[in-house]
Amino acid sequence: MAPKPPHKPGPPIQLIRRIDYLAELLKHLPDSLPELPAHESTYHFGLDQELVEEEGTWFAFNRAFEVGFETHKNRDGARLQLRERGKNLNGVIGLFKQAVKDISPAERELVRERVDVLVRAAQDAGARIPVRENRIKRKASSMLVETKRTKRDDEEAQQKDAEITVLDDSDCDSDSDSDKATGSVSFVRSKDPLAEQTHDNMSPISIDSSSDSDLEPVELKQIQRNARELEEMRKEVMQDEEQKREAKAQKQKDAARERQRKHRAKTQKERAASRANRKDSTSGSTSKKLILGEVRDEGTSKELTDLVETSRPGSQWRANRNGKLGGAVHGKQKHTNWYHPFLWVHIDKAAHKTLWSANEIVKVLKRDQPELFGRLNRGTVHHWFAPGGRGWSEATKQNVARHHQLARSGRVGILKAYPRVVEKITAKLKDLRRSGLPVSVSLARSLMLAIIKSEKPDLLKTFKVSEHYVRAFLQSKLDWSHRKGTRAAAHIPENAPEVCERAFFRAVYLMKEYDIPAKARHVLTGNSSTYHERGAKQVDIVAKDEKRAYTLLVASTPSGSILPFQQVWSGSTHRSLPVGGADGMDEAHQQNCNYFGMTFSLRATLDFSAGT
DNA sequence: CGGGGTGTGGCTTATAAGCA
DNA sequence: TGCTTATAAGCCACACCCCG
Repeated sequence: MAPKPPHKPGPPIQLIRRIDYLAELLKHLPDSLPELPAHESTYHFGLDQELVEEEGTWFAFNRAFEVGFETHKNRDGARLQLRERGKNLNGVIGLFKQAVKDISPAERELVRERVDVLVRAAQDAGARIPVRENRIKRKASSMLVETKRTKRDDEEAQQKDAEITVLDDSDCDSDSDSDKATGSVSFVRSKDPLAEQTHDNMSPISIDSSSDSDLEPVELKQIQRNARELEEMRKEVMQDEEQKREAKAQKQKDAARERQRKHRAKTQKERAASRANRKDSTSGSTSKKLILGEVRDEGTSKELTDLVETSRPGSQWRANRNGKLGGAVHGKQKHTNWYHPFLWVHIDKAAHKTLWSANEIVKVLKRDQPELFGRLNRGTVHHWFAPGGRGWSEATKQNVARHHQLARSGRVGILKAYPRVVEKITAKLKDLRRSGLPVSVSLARSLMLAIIKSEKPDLLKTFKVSEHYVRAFLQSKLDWSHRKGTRAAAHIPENAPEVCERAFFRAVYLMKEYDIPAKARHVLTGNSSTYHERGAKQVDIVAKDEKRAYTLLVASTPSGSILPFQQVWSGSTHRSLPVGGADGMDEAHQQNCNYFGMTFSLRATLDFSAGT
C-alpha cells in the first residue's frame, strides 16, 4: 500500500476557544462605541480569494487585518483601539476562523498574538461578558491564567535549568507542555528537598569535573556525590512516570476493548431479536404491507445471507483445509470482499453520484440495496479514497482490478531480506523466457538453488526451495502462470549438429573439471508449455511444432471477375521467403509473369505476401 | 445551546498468503 | 496443517458543522 501522506493538523482547540472568547467580548462592547452602517464603517473583513490564490492565506489575512485596524498608525507601544462595534467588527471573527484553517503552525502563533491584541483592545474599551454567560468566560479566562502561568513557569524552569546544570537533561525536554502548564511534579522543577538544598547552598554546579571551581576537593566530592544521588533519583522518578504512563495507556486500551466487546454483544443481541421478530411477523397487517410493498421484507433474499462468503475468492481454501486432521476450524467468514465486481459496480456508481462523500455513498447503497450493502461501513469506504478525497486510491484501484486484495502481492517470503538474490533470479528467469526456453518448475528451482548457493549459501541449511515455494514465487513475484506455447520462438538452425556437438563437449568439460557425477545431469524434456506472464497473448517457445498456415486473400471486382490471389505468410528471417531456385518457381514466373510479386513488412515477426 | 449529522484517524479483528 | 504476517474490514470516538 502506498504510504499515506502526513495528515495536515487542524487549528489547535486552544486557539479556537480564544477566538470564541474574543467573539463573546466583541458582542458585549459598551454602547458608548458607535455602531456604524456598512458604508460608513472602515471595518470590512473577509479573505480576498484572489489574493489567497496569488499570495497565500497568511498574506490575505494580514492585509485584511491591517486595512481594517490600521495598526501602522499607532505610535510605538500604543495599544490598538476599537473605533466601533457591531456587525462590521464581528466580521473579524469569521476572518480569524477562516484563516487559521489554512495556515502553518508558526503563522497560527502570530494569529494568536493578533487575537490577544484584539482581546486587550476589547477589554480596554470596556467589554464585559455578563455573568449568565459565565461558562465560556470561565473557560477562556482560565485559559488566560493558564497561558500566563505557562510562560512564567517556563521562564522559571529555564532559570532553574540554567542554574542547576546537573539536572539539565535532554529527556526533560520531552516533558509535555501540559506538564509545564499545570506545574505538575517534574523533577526539573526542583520540588525535591535535596535539589532545593543544592540550589540554595551552591551556585552553579556541574557534574562536569572539568569545570574550574574554587571549591575545596572535599566540597567538590560532596557536590559530585549529591549530583550522582540526584541523577539516580531523577532516573527513578522518570522510570516511575514511564510506568504510570504505560499503565494508563494499557488501561485505556482495555477500556476500548471492553467498549467494543459490549457494543458487539449488543448488536448481536439486536440482530438475534430482529431475526426472531421476522419469524413471527408474517401474518396479518405486516403481510399485507409486504404485498403492497409498503415495507421491505428483508427475509426473502435467502441466497444473500451468504454474501460475505460468496464475495470472498478464497472460500475454497476453507473448504479444503478447515478442520482436517484435527486442524483448526475457522468460523464463518465475516468480512465482505467489496471489490467483488458485482458489488463494486454499485459502489463506484454511488461514489460518482454522491460526489465522493463516504457517508452519502453508504446511505445511498443501503437505501437502494439493503440486502447487499446493509453491512457496509462509511469508515471502510473512507479508507478507499485517495488522499484529498475525490477518487479511489491507487491501492484500491489495484484491488478492484484483481477483484480482491493481496493476490500478486510481490511477496517472496524468506528471500524478502535478500532483494539482490531476488533480482538476480527474476532477471535470469526473464532472460530464459526471452530466448524462448520453456521455464518449468524444476528448471526455475535449479536456477534459484544455484543463485542462492552462490549468494547466500547459509539460507539453504533450512530453506529447501520447495517446488511449492517456486510456484508461489513465480506467481507472486513475476505474475507468471502455467501457459501453453502459442508461437515458435526459433527454428532448428542449419548448423544444429555443430551446436549440439559443442554443447556436448562443454558438458563433458564441466563434468570433468568439477567432478559432477553422471546422475546429477538432468535433461530437460521438450515441453510445449512453460511458465509465462499471466494473460499474455503470445507465448513464444522453442521446439514448438511449426504451424504450416498462411492467409489467402480472395478478392473480386464489383463486376464479378476474380482478382489474383494474395497469400500472407509469416516468418522471422528472409529464409522464410521462397528461394529463387525453388521448385516450380520458373513455372510460376512463366504463367503469371505479370502478377507475381513479393512485399515485406519490417516487423520483428516478418509478414510477407505473395501475389500470383 | 443542544442535538443530530458528517468527516476522519486510529484501534481491533478478520482474512489469506506464506513458511516450516 | 499450525503459526506468522501484511493488509483490509469493521467499528468507535472525536472534532466540527448546521439547524432549530
